[in-house]
Amino acid sequence: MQWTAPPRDQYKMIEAALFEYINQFAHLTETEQQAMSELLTRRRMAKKEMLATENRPCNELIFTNNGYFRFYHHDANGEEETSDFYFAPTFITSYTSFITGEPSMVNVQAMEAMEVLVKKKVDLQNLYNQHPGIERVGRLLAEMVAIASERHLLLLLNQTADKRYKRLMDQHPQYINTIPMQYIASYLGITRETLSRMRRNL
Amino acid sequence: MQWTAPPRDQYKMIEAALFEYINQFAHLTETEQQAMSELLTRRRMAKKEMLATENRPCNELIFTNNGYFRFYHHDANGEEETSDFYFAPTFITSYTSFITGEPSMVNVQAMEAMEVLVKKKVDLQNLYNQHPGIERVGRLLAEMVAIASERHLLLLLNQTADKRYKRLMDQHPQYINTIPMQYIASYLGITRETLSRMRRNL
DNA sequence: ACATTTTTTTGACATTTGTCAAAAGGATTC
DNA sequence: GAATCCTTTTGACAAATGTCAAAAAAATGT
Repeated sequence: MQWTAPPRDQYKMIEAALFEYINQFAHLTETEQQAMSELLTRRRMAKKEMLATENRPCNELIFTNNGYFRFYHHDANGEEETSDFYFAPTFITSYTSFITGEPSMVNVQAMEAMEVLVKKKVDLQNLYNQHPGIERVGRLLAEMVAIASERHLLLLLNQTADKRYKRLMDQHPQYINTIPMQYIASYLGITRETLSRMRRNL
Repeated sequence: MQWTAPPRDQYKMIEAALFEYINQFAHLTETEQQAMSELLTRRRMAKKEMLATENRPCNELIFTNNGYFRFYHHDANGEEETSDFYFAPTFITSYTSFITGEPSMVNVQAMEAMEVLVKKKVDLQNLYNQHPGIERVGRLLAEMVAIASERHLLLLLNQTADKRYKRLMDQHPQYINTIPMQYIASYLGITRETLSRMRRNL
């Protein structure tokens, strides 16, 4: 069956979700919403499709309202190592690369097929210059990223692997049920075999 | 010998350092500098004095022009675990707590005696509301924090302890020479004994 | 300069986690 | 639904790291 574009109202739906998301932590005027809206493009992403790739700059910021993304890189042995997950609704990009313009250190991969909104870095910079309210959203988003990183860092440092796993189960039950074990294992900093044994011993 | 306040021009010196630091990545108008200046207070910190303490909210952001800070928390066994270092010149706070208002998860400790500038959270919020240029500084600082966290996270996940240590030596030689080994060890996620043995084998 | 405290190193041993190889189990595609 | 691919589990063993106790070295306070 040939793929057909989703109806116009589905486009409006994800945009509505975007502004609802932003409204949780900031207020944008009608003008600002309009300005942001004009610079968004829609994109369909397939399962396993990349938003960012190692060693290439990433100059796109996306918003998604369903599915989730995995961050990973290749270690010294060429093995994939998962460093993070981001769940909808959320903004996603290879953050350091997007900010600095340097090549991305990580791969960012869609884990499910989904519809997303895309914003180019250059467009976002212009919006920052023209609309203080949007710059505020930028600040708040940066703060959220920083906070998430601090939490993850403390999770990794905090204690032994089995305690990290239990803690993850408590705090993010959604992880356990949707994400393949091998990815959770490397998120926890252990191998899939070790995680499997930990689960056997409850 | 009784402690005497530093002369007025030393106060001006650290303020000059602050604006020089900010100028590296943003531009503040005279008005904005003036507004920020008025809400800064000076404080002397002793070696090992705390800027933030576990389980207490931290509502101060400080700027220092010399020395460095250590971030640590207590693990399940009550042992100290070092999670980060910040070197002058830089802003420092218990970031998540400062942003969210929640109790700090970490301790933030001055590692040397130093003179700092203090800004209260409430004052900073007011500045954000009144001066878009200062809000921009806030955004850029948040981005820097997020980037530093991503780098640290990847360092931890990236490979075995000895490679992490070599990499740290390459990228931050200052760490090795100023910071006690035991703190570097827990920054790397290993015990002091393991680090000591690694160093023996070059 | 001395006494005290803190930091670093060392050894012996226990424990955790990784590695490799293979099988079992699930999911996906044609 | 058969074939294929991907994920998870298991076992045997190796390697890395932790733990505990003690000594050596360095830094600090008076």
